[in-house]
Amino acid sequence: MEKRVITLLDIDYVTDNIPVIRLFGKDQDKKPVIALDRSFRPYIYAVPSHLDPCLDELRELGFEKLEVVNKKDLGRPIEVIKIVLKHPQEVPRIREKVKNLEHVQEIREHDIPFYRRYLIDNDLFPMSKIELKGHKIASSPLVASSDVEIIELDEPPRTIKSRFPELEILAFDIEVYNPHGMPNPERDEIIMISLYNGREERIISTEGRHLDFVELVEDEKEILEKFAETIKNSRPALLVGYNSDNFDFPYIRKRADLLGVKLDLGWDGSAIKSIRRGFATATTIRGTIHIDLYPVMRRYINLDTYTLERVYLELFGEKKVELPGDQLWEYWDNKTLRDELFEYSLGDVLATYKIAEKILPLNMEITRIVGQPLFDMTRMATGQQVEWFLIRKAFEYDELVPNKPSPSELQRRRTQRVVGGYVKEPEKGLHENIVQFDFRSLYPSIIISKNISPDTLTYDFEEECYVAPESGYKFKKKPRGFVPSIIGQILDERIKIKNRMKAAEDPMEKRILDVQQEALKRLANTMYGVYGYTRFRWYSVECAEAITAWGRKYIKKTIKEAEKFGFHTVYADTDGFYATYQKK
DNA sequence: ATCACGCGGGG
DNA sequence: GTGTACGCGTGAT
Repeated sequence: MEKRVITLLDIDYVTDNIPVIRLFGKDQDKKPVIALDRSFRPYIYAVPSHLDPCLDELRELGFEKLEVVNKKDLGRPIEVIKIVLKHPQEVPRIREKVKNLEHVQEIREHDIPFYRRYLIDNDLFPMSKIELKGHKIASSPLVASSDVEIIELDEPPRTIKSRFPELEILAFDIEVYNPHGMPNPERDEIIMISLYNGREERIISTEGRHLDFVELVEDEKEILEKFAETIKNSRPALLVGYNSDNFDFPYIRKRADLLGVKLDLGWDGSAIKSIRRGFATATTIRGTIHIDLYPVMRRYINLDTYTLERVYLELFGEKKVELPGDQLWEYWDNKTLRDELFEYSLGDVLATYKIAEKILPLNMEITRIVGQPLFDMTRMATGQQVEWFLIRKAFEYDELVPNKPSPSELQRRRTQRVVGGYVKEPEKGLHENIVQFDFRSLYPSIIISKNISPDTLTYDFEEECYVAPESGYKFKKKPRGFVPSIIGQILDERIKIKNRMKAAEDPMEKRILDVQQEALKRLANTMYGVYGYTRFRWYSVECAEAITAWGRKYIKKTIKEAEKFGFHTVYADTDGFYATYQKK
């Protein structure tokens, strides 16, 4: 048996009679490692209406392992039956059977993807270091590539407290010959693929032999082969594109298909795969984390358009070389213009790299807090990120995770409207000597101080409660609610990090801590909004309503108080206001 | 007023 | 894949 430490990058499972979890990571020397864990099994919970008859019913179905466990359901103690199954793929079938049993009230935690369950139950965090205990094997039918080290685990890994991992980014961008408007991969060929890894810029193309950054090849097929070779040789931790989920990768795939090029870029030798995620498609490369910066930027900043050019300008205040997209083919055909096309492509890949370098640290921190893969985190709405964070916390607190809303419940929720923050329309005119007031983390503070949580909401008369303005919703003072205690943890942790940041002398250390506190701040601030997010498992219109009502009360009260001192409010919104001061 | 539809980014 | 996830503006009805 040997011990190894890797940075956990990616995770999935495959089937070898039983489900086998595969952990993809890199060791200290940046060498790729795949660890196999055969010990984990899926499970769901059944909430019995009557315990013993329910157990009998379940035993009749022939489950190998049934276990009565004590959990909490929104704070209330509850006995549930844990049903351990053989394979994740039997869950959908089994859960229908179990759900319809006479003595089963409902089933819970039946829709948690297997790899996510594994990360949560074993307290593992992607983008963190983990210690592997197992033995190296020469080859495995579950890994069809020869350059990656394979380890059979003897037990699940454990997380090691570690510094932020070093970024190892490869950015890429393709250009296409498109004389008929928007490119069509059935017809229009790829003319170049640009790559940048922070040190070396490279364009794989059939032209441009006089340019030192061009790697000249014979034809399009060879462009794709060289691209595949580059990725397989370096096995980068992060491969980054801009709109690459919807454009570059589907295009590359189609062209590779037509030309007979194998895109077996996965560490296990698997082909790249497009996975449908509702309305969107994402491309996965097993092991390497493919990140499309477009959806990341949409969540990160608020702009009216999210072109690479616009985003780059916003982040760096610099213009990027732009060419008219519908005329790129003319730049390719015209020898005197062609170099401009190469420069443009290089500009795009450099911009992509720089954006990644700037905003990925935050996403990596969020990954390290939420504990789900970076690939998923960069494609999740913030409400979903919070939800997965809470699902992990629920496991820690022995809380049963609420089910996702049914379609009818979703529809009902959509009709509910929550009144927002107080807004005083700005007074017209130019105001001088403006004073700004604002609350620090108003909503998170209200959630904590008023203990606002679905598990503290009560309609009983005798309990000691905080009573919300307007609606009169009541929240028990004790015990501390699930969500308030977690926001409390986040804010406490943030204060600790801020203090360490102040004490830190190394500027690198300071930067890392700053990103960590920023991630925690974002998470805390999102917590309020999710109560009103219709798909949220802990959705509560009452909580959302109460938070904004208290918010309105406090801002109005503060404005009134300020006016007593001679301030005149010219504009207010939610958690702050601007005022002029009349006296000297 | 209600609903179906299509768009975003990419070349 | 323990699936099948946005949110908004527009034009037609």
